[in-house]
Amino acid sequence: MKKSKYLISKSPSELKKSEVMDSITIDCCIFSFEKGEFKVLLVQHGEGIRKGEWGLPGGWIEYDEHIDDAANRLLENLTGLKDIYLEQVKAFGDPNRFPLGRVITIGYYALINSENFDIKAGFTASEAKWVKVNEMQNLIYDHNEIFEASLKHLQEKVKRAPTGFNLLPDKFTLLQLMELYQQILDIEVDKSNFRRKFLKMKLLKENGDKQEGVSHRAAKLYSFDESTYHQLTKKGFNFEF
Amino acid sequence: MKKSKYLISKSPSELKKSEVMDSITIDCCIFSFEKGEFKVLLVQHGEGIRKGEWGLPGGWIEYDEHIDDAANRLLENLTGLKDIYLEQVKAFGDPNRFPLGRVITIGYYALINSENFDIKAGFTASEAKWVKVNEMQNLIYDHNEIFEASLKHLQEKVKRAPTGFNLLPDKFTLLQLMELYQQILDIEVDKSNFRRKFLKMKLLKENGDKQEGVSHRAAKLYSFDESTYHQLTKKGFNFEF
DNA sequence: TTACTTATGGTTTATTTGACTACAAGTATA
DNA sequence: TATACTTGTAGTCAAATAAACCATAAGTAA
Repeated sequence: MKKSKYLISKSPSELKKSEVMDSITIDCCIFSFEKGEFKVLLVQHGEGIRKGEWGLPGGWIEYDEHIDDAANRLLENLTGLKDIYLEQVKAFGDPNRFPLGRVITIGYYALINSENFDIKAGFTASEAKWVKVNEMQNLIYDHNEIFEASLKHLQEKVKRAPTGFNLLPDKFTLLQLMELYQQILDIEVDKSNFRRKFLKMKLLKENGDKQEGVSHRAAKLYSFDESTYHQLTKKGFNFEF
Repeated sequence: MKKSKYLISKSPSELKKSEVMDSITIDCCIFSFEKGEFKVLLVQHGEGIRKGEWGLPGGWIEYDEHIDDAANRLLENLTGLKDIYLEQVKAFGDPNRFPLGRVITIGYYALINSENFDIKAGFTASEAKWVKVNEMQNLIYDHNEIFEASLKHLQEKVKRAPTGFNLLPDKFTLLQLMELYQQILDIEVDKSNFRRKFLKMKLLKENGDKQEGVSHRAAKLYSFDESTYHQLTKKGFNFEF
């Protein structure tokens, strides 16, 4: 019941007028990167004529709530996690984007480290699934457009600020990081050059730990040093390949 | 009368419900670059308790109108120009941003070549003015925040796509272009290096024309070659200094 | 012991930057 | 007419960076 409020399945007229904004919603691309696969969370609509179709999770905005807070609330309800990395993409305002009335939606994307949580907490398997970013299917309403814009926004962001770390566990290897960049940006990079370039930035600190349980030479584990980032980089960083 | 609709001075409840969205507006940073000065257009609010204060031009969205079309309509009414370069920045959704009710606004910025038009067309001198971007004053509501976000968005854009040309006349000198970049990005660059770097991109074509009426050696005039841009650059261009 | 896999560290060359210098082509002025 | 002055344009040179490689290390598996 509570959950279904955060899927676009109920029209705002079913809710008390004063509770939520009646012509604006939030939709959110939740990205994750697990076992080398870059994915997005889709949810299935439970009601109405588009029942069974897949889309991005979304929700309404309460009348006295900041839109960023609405997006955070949506995320916490979906994942059980607080303090998720969240960024607004833009507003989507085609008058025909939503068939039941004029509703403008504000697109967000979130980056989560899926080690920490179980998406099943709020959903049954048939209600939510992760799909690979490069194998996106047809989505409901204008959600493909929202997804594309979110991905593009993330791609730009990741080149100028150390954003990708939000998709990795606290400790990671350089090759995991490289794999992440390759998948987000849809490029191939040279292992050795990636290594050199990233280490030169001094954003990573090693603490002597190594990978465990791998059947080959164990790689060093690094973690992202946010403090040096804020010191070093007034001018943002540039990460083009 | 018609004009005042595009200043935020009338509450939506004064308009028929079916005409416009009642909790979403548009606000727009209109940038220009004239005689080497990078400026933004401000308008003065004509009614209400904040009468006399300055802000960004804004307007309501009609019920069956795309938000981008609403922004274009606003621009055309303000400037008399069609086909202005326009880009959405993001939505601003602090519940307290607008004192008379919950109104979310969508920020846009426009780039105009002020050679072509006279802002006085729609305004008296006391109703609108251009201010230098680096001398911005306090604005009404959250308009300083919208302005800052717009400027930042433009700064990023200008580094990865040949966007700045929209602020220049069809034909311009390399030093005008350089001055433009310096002002938008708030940096200083070396004349000779700028020249080399920009010409190497092959985005500019010369047609033999030169400056006229200047009291020093006349510079070559260039124009932006959009077709080669689209050919060359799948990967966007990189213009860092 | 050998093959295999991934990690990590270097080398080499071409390209790009950044800081400068020099000169060209005009106008202003004395 | 000569000289200074202003902006435009071209080139130099050293340092930094990027791209394409190669070599070796450190481990597992057979």
